[in-house]
Amino acid sequence: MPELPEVETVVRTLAPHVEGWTFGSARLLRPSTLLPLSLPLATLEGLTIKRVWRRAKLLMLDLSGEDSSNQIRPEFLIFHLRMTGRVTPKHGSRPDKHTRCIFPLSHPGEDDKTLFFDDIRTFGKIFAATRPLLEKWDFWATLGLEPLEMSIDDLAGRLIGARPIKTALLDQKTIAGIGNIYADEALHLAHIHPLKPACSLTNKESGRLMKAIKAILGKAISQCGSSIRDYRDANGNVGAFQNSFAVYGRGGEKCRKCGSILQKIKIGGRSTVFCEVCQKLK
DNA sequence: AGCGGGACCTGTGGGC
DNA sequence: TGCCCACAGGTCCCGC
Repeated sequence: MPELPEVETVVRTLAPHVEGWTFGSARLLRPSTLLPLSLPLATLEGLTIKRVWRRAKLLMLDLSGEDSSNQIRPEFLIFHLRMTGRVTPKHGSRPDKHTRCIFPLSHPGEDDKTLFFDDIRTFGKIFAATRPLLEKWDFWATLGLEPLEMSIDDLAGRLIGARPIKTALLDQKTIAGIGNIYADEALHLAHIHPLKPACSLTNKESGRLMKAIKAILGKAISQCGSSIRDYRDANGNVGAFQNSFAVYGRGGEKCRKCGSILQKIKIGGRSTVFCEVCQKLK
C-alpha cells in the first residue's frame, strides 16, 4: 500500500487529530508489530505528540514530556505501514480483528480519543525510539534521497550499477519513498524503459526522470494518494490517484499516449507495466 | 554484486 | 457454490 504520497496524506490528515495530545497506556495486541529494538510501549505514557511528519515511507511522531522518573523515554514513535497498515484516530471505538495496537490519547478540555493501528497483513511495524538508539542503528544514514527534495545531481549520482532502473527506484537506500506504483508511473512519464541499466542513463534522461518522479508524486499527493484496495487516510477516506494511472495495473490495455498494448513483465519479482513504444530500451 | 526465490500474512478475484 | 491458485501498495534473508 502506502508509498510516499499515501504516507504524506496520512501525515496531513492525522496531524490535526493528534498533535498536542498525550499518550495514555498503550495496548499491543500483536507483539511482533513492535520492532525488537523498540522501547516498550509503556514508556510512551505521559508523553505528548509534538509533531507528525514523514521521512520516506515512515510516519514519524515527535514526542516530548517531563522525565520525572529515571526511565528512558522515546523521542520518536515511528510507523511503517508496509502493505496494509492504517492509522486512525477514533472516539469510543473497539478494536476489530485487524487491530494490532491501541494508543489512548488525552488532551485538557477535550474528550479522550484512541489512535488505532490496524493492519490486515501484519507486515506493518511500530518503533518507539530515542535519538541515540536511531543513531546506533544507523537509521538516518540507511535511508535514501527524499524524492521531492533531490536535485538532478543527487539522483544521477545514485544511479550506479547495471541493475535495471526500476530496481534502483525501488531500492530505499538509493531513493526513499517510491514503490511499485510510482516507479512504473514515473518511468512511463519520463519515457525510460524499466529494464534500462541504471548506470546507462544519460544526463538528459536523469533530468527527465527526476522531473517525472516529482511530477507524479506531487500529483498523487494533491489527489490524496492511490487506493487500490486497502489504503485509507487517517480519516478513513480513499485517495483518487488510482483513476489517473497511465500504466500501473493496466497491462494488456492501450497506452493512453500512443495506443499500443502495454506490456507486463516481472522485474526483481515485482509486476512491471510499461509501453515498449514510448519507453524504448535501445 | 546482483539475482531469484522464499518468507512474512490475510484477503480477493478469476478460472474451473 | 466452492475449491485452488495467483496475486497484492513492502522488505528482509538466503543461496547461487
